[in-house]
Amino acid sequence: MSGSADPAPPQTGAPAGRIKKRRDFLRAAQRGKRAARPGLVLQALATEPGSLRLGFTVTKKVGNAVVRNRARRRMKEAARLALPGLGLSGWDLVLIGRDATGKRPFGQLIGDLRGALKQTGVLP
RNA sequence: UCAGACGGCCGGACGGCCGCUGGUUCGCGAGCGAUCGCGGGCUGGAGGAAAGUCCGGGCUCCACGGGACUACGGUGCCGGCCAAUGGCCGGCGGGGGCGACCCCAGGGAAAGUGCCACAGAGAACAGACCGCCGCGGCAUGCCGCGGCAAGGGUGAAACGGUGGGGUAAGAGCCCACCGCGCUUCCGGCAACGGCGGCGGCACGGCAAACCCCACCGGGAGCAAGGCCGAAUAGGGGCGGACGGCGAGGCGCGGCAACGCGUUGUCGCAGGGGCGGUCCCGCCCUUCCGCCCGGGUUGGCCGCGCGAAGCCCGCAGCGAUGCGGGUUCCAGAGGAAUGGCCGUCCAUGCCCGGCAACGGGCAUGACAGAACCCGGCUUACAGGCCGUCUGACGCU
RNA sequence: UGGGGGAUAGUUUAACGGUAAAACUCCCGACUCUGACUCGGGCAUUCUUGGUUCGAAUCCAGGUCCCCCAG
Repeated sequence: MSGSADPAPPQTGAPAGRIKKRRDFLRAAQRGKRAARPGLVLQALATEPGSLRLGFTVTKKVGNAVVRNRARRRMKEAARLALPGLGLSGWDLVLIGRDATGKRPFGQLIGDLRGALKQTGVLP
């Protein structure tokens, strides 16, 4: 990150890890704050400072394996482009795919994510 | 040209920037080290069905000691191919189509049981409703007796079909052809086919009804299985205590037979377990203390050179086999292919134009590897190639 | 991964291989001044595609969806 010519991010938050355990997904769903947008649903759970973890999930109701994979990949890409530089720390964020996740214009999908982050209080 | 049949193939192309994941290599840092972390370079990265999980194998563990019985499941014309199959190829038989060609779970109904609604006289050891014929009676159209099963009618199906002879009317009663059954001979590895002879109709249909016959099938699955790895249970070792019978071992005594002591080493008995059952066989089977060791979660291996792909040649009608050359081609683990953009391609719509064409917009089938392989089945926008059939037109 | 079961009117359930039945709901009509009750009538691609059979909701095979069990 140091030698890169990219514009330096204004604040550096914690490096994003991955939520992999079913237990963690359920905890975020039960106790986290929730925000729905046309392109995705966000569940945000405050954890100890210094950690930032992302989870992506799509239920079988959305479609077959191709559709679900595409929805998850687009959410990952949206998170990759939108999150760095925001100085996030101390959160478990779960992004849930919906029917529209696969075909919504990508700019609007990023907008959905930003809006959901504000609604859940992750961003001011 | 139109309509159609069959076989094979493709499954958008090229490029830029930012990312993901495997391999490899270089640099820096940490560590005695295996190695780990960060950064960079190079490079690989979904399918014809990756799908459904319907068959068959490889691989791994268990049972691998057999056998019998019964049960269960599957397959079902013949021959061949394959590692194997319920797959494929080639035949045979049956059915459909003018044809190319397509479809068929296609063994057994004279082993047995069962079913065949409604209609119809009668539905499976046949039977006579309307009828037909003869004789008799009389009120010429009915009745009685007898013969018949061709015609009508019912039905999905009516106990051979068509034609002729024959007869009172009829009937395989007789004859020819067809069908059916049995059979000599011939062809074929066989299924089966052909010629001839005989029989004279006896043998309805349904086994994707029960069933019979023949053949096949050990169980489980990569969450298999292995290695590294903390507590409990279980396991192993050592020590001690208890013991239904017998054998053996050890110690002591004795020349020896033997006696005494000790011992969970073996067998029997009792209890329990191992497959659906039985026989046989195998395994386990008291308590206390100490020590060793030690599930799951996590990490690593299994984990991709294979019945492999491609290109030729030979053998074969073909499935396929053999030989030569060449290539290395995904390995994740909440699970890698995404985002943005450009050019082209295909399709549709709109605008301009007589047209060639130009411009704009939209769309890009079905679908994502999870141990691997061979088949089957199912889904699929659009397109390409080849062979063949029918009809029409022209020469 | 392995195994088992199911799909019938809007709903819940029936139906030896022979006309798809019942209850409730809904719709129409009658009765009533009106409503309820009651009475009469109506409402089916038997999940789907093929096959066997004279005939299939039923038997067989392929497909779709749902449920259950074991790990």
